[in-house]
Amino acid sequence: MTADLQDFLEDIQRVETFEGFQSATEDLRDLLAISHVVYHWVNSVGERFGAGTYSSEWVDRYLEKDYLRMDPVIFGCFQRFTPVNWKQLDWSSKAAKTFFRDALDYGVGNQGYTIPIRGPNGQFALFTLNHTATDEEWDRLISRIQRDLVVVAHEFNKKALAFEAVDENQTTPTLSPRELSAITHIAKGLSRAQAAAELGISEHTLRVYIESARHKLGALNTTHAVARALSMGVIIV
Amino acid sequence: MTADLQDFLEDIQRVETFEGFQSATEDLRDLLAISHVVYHWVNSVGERFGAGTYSSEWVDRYLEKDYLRMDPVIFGCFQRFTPVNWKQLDWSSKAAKTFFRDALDYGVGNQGYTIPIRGPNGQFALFTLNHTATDEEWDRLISRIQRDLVVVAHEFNKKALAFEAVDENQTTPTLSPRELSAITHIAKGLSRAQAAAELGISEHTLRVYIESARHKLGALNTTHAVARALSMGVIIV
DNA sequence: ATTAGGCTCGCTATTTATGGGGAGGCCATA
DNA sequence: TATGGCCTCCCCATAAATAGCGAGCCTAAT
Repeated sequence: MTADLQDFLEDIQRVETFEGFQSATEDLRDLLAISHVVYHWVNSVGERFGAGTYSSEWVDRYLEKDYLRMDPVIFGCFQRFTPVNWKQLDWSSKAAKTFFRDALDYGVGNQGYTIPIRGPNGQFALFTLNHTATDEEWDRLISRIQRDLVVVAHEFNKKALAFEAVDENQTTPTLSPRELSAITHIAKGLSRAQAAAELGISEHTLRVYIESARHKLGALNTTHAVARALSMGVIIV
Repeated sequence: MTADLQDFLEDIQRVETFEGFQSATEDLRDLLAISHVVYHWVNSVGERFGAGTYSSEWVDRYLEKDYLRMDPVIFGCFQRFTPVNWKQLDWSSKAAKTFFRDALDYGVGNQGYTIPIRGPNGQFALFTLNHTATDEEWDRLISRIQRDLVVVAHEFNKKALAFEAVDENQTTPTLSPRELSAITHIAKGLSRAQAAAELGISEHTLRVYIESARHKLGALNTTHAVARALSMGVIIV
């Protein structure tokens, strides 16, 4: 690891406030001499946490236009495990092209490298480096610091989680074994009757499990319960 | 990063077979001069993938006794983001104590350090170092190689995912904007009527979107469609 | 320019889910 | 031993989802 990134890692571990977190993104940007460094996450209920060097105009624009739903970076990272170079993504759709052009207009660089990070309870965060450069220049930079970035990204996420520690009070509900089986079968598309047959219990009993799981998950209906259980990582279908 | 770990990283990237993956765990164990190195995951359908240096007797015992359900390492890691030193975990329950004693009898060391790794579709993997040592010796080793381990763990996971790459052929269906909005609202727990009101369309129209999305997703019912959309990463709730 | 796909609405009928209520036994932990 | 959580079953009434039919308009791509 380069000495300056090593120092940066020490620094970020001492960060105590959101302002410190924000200026850490700026420090890293300056250290790497690139256009932008951004960390953000979207949690299950659509609440956001983020810091970075994008202009507030671009952030507002992004939210206003609901770009979250068409941003290839989000989609690409959501389906992968490995960091992704923006050039590798699918920018072929019209919406993606419009989005990219708009981003450039708002001062976002043409090159990007994003590391997806996943945490407990379905947390999903993105750590992005962005710059204006040729493919060659960018690839050279990335391949040089690739590995260090994984560690840096994780340090950012660790800090972010520490700030949201209040959230950890929302402990993931503990479902009983039967509740888990029941909701898993429902999530797989079985009807109540089928799921009950599968578990060898009466449909009424199954209903009790689903209802109870639903209450524990704070869900409005069965479909919502399945959605919450999935995005909280309580069940895996 | 120490030079030998650096070399090890180069090596693991050249691994092509499961046997190579397995011997990589052995190489790392020898390199660090510790008792065990283990990588394993449980995927979406409950299939397992794993490699490591635990004795097959212990692995069989673990599965037979269903220790997965009472292992504090699993529980602890599932709810955290950061790597965990086994000493920090809650071993107070009777089941946990029995489990720990049993593990020692099967040649598992008393010290452990486990890194949780999460991937797309709820993938959850664990990368573990294990050894017999005093707390001081162990803490010294861990704090020395802590950061490198994050990178190593991610390289292991990358390889493991590459072996399972067949799965990535499942092309994700493309939902239209309205279908996406509709199913997202349903996933948030709204009833059809509420979701329709939210989108400003008739309930019937909304129904058509849900049905159409359901067919594209190959789902048996609405709940199943939401589950599939979520785990395919088509929608984010 | 034709086609394919998306968006919008309506109707009817059947099946399924939901939201309450109550009740007994079993096991572990406090 | 008492409490709380889990597992199992039953009843009833209403609300909601499913499955099939048909039809029109608009936009984008071949």
